[in-house]
Amino acid sequence: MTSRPSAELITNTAVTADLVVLTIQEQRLRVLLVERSLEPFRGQWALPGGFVLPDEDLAAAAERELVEETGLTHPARHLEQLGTYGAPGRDPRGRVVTVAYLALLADLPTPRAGTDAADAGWFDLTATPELAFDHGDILDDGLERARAKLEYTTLATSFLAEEFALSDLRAVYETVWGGDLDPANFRRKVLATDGFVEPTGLVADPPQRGRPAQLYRRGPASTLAPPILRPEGTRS
Amino acid sequence: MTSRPSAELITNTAVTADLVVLTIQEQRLRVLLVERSLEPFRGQWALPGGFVLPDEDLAAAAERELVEETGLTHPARHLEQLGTYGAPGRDPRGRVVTVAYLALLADLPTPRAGTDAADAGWFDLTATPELAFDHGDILDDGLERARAKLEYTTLATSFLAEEFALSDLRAVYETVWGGDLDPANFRRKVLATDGFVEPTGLVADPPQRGRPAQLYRRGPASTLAPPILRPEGTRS
DNA sequence: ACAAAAGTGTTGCCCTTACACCCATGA
DNA sequence: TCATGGGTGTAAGGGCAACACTTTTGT
Repeated sequence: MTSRPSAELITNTAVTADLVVLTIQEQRLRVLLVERSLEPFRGQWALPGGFVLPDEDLAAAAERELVEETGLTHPARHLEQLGTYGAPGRDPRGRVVTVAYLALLADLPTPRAGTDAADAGWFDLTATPELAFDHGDILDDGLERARAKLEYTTLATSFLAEEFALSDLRAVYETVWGGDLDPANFRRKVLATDGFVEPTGLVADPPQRGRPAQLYRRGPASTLAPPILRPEGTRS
Repeated sequence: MTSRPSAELITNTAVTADLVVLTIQEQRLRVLLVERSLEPFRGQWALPGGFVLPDEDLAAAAERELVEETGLTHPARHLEQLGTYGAPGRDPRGRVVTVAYLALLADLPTPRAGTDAADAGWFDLTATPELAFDHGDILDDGLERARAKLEYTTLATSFLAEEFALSDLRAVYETVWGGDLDPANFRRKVLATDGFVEPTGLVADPPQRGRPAQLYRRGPASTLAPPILRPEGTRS
């Protein structure tokens, strides 16, 4: 930033914003992928994303791509910068640096869309196809970040709808980490963590069997606080 | 990444790598700043950094700038990507996206240098000048990251020389967080943390007064592990 | 002998874990 | 009334903070 004054020395580079969009469907962690309709890597699956516009902020570009690609109007439950990838050979078209973002979404009934991608869909993380560019690495980093952040933040609520039972919240942890958590201890821990959830006073619809649960909504702790319990041996 | 095929749509952007370089001198956390010798912000202090070269990886650019700016030949004790800043108006010359890196260094006797910066120097973090561009924000983020990472990694050793006493390591935490730590409990915690430090068998030079300490070196845990103790109320 | 820093022991408290138990509902 | 999941109680164990105490050095 301080050196190399002459404009000729400035490296002209394309900047893209790519997204690792995670959600939980049917007790499985899933990622949003799109099929490329153009070269390079035509026909191959990739992370959704696109070029940052000339006067657009990076986060705004990520949010825009997220809406375009998913059709979601609601703002993403959680969107954070994941990292920037700029190895010289990562895009055969030339120097392209991508700023990757991590998005966590509730499983709302808006699964797909598609502007210029041939197709789009949710993929089980245990069965993702080979990805274009270095998107495989980016996905791995995103997953690792998501798993880690559940541990010391209240982000797990980002995977849930407005109102949820504590068992829904527990299911998020169990899905992302694998393994079971003790319902009793989980409840105490969450309720003891300031700003994690707050009661709505409502009660869930009558379940198939068993006692209906109290409903909660997200608390004011956006991403702070030192909450959760993680069973031994679930640390990747 | 998937859309906007036509090359004309690609936003041409300059990419820089800027560095938040932290070290500890005289029980104070200090940051390396350079004085800009050119417009824009000529004469103002800024983070060290510069343009990423056409065929250079981002991390390589950061490392190169670090060497150029500090004259250090040793590889940085720790260098990690901090985040990417690309608000449209952040550089008056045009669209410049900067990838910021965080470096932690031991206080080796190589304080300054200067390739194309007018001057360079270490600044006490309680008394930093107004910085050029959005470098003030970047510095804040770097500081926050450094403080947080000491808590759940073994990175504190990055601030120390090859061999150090446990009291030196404790001083790092006390400096970065403020406040005192119990020497007895600190020792136990560090020694109980697998891969944090390993004994050299050597003993420190006779101090002015008091019993000389055993010397240790960094253990194999590069940045993992869940170590340290943080006194209540030191969380910014 | 004394001061000062390194290093060890010990105790009480709190948080977590594990699991027994009660509650509310549909069938 | 039984099965099922929601929710409360509680006792044992581990880890940590606090602090007393011992060791090793220079002066």
